[in-house]
Amino acid sequence: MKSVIPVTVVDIKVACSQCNLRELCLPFGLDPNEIDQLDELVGSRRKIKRQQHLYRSGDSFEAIYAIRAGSFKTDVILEDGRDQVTGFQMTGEVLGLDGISTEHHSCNAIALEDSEVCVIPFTRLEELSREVESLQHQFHKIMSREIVRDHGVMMLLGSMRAEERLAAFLLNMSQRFTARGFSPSEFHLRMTRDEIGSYLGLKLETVSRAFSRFQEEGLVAVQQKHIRILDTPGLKRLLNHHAA
Amino acid sequence: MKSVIPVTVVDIKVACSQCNLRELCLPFGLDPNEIDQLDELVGSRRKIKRQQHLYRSGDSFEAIYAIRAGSFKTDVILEDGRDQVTGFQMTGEVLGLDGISTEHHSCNAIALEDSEVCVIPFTRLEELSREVESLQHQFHKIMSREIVRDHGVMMLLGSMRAEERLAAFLLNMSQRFTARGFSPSEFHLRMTRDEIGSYLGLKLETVSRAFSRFQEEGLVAVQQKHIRILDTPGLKRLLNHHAA
DNA sequence: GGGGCCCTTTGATCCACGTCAATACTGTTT
DNA sequence: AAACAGTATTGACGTGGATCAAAGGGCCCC
Repeated sequence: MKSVIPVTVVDIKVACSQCNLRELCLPFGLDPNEIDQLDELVGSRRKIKRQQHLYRSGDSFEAIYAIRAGSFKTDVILEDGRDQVTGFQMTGEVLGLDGISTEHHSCNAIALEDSEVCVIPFTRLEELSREVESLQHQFHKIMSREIVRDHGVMMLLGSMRAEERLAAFLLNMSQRFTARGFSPSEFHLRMTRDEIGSYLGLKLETVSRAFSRFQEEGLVAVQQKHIRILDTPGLKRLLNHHAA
Repeated sequence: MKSVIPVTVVDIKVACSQCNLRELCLPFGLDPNEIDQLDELVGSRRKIKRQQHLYRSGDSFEAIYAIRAGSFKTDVILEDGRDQVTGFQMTGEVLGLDGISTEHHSCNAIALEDSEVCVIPFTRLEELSREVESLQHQFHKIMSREIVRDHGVMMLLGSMRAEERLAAFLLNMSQRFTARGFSPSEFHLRMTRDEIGSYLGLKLETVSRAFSRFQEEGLVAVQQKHIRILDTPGLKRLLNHHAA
């Protein structure tokens, strides 16, 4: 079927100024004129199919990526094959910051579903952020946020028990879905039990058992990847009321 | 006793340009003129006694800190009292990046020995890094390095066994001492077994036992906090030759 | 719309590390 | 030089989560 509306590449391109994710992403805090400058910088968009790599560990670092649609995981792989999921990323979040330090990426970024990213050439971002103070500051905040987030994961991996880890994970997902205008209590996980387990430092069986236990206790309703949180305070209690 | 040599504050102040840590720290990659500009920005130095806080979680964020002498740990504390050491920092490394994201620090920084830091007011650092490209880039690299380092710790906490974790820790310490001109094979740890354990997600007894085991196997000679690495390849083998 | 494969769940057993406890060492204070 | 407090080592025992195993379910691709 032919489209009656002529569509050009320019039409398809969604500018930062029009993007409904701008409050979560790099444009946050910029005025309209500054956003236009950022728009010029965002060279292209790239579609990544489910299970495909956005970049691989070792790839030379050229750009960072803002997620426009879909979601990703990042992981690190050891020589002996063991791997560790280091994070799950949703729309509006930025990928690739790991590459700045050595000019090469140090982890893999893999799409959990068909996704689309905005490619932000890093040299040009540094140029522009030398001119636009608010962009510079927002970029620094985004990097810092990643550091803080990682500390939270270290806390989780280093001193929490299995059910606490999963509760923290679910509450974190809920909060991030909420920030994107979705339901805080009902969502669809894009990752497998194995990937959740790798992220949380647990085996997939342990993740599955913890889900079942939460279900028995009436905290959540689980149906495969579909999650309904029934008792948010109950989950929060799991986190804090653990005598040291 | 009176000093015969007149000493002014200016004399005491050690400029970045004179600092033997500049290759590890913020000045890396700057030309002499740029280093002078950075020097002006580094307002003051601060001495922190052993066990004292450089900053606490919740403190408002004003500056980042470069370690001139001594060493620190950072930790995160949960409401129920559990805490997690998120890192150990040595001379030339930068502390406080966690505070950028919310304008408040999100962890505690505590001196492991009597130490001294250079205070770098953050607003002024952002100003100068808008003018000095090489400073901007070095700062971004430092933040990115922290992210990469954290991913390494997540790998360690999420998928390594106790002895692998300790081996990785010792090799990391060795490498960092080497970068500072100290012996790669013989050094003094500033932190307790409990702090190492917290960092590695292990109990202090497990850390102690792993040390003893390494000693039995001739990998290291341990005498309390004094460590002599006898078989570096052996320690490395512990890390990689673990069938998944 | 059917077939195959991956994902998930659940059970039984095992083991690495945690817990509890006692003792020894070390550096610091008086 | 003695006393102390914090730190470290070592042993005995318990347990949370890993491992091994098997069956069921759902989703994706053809």
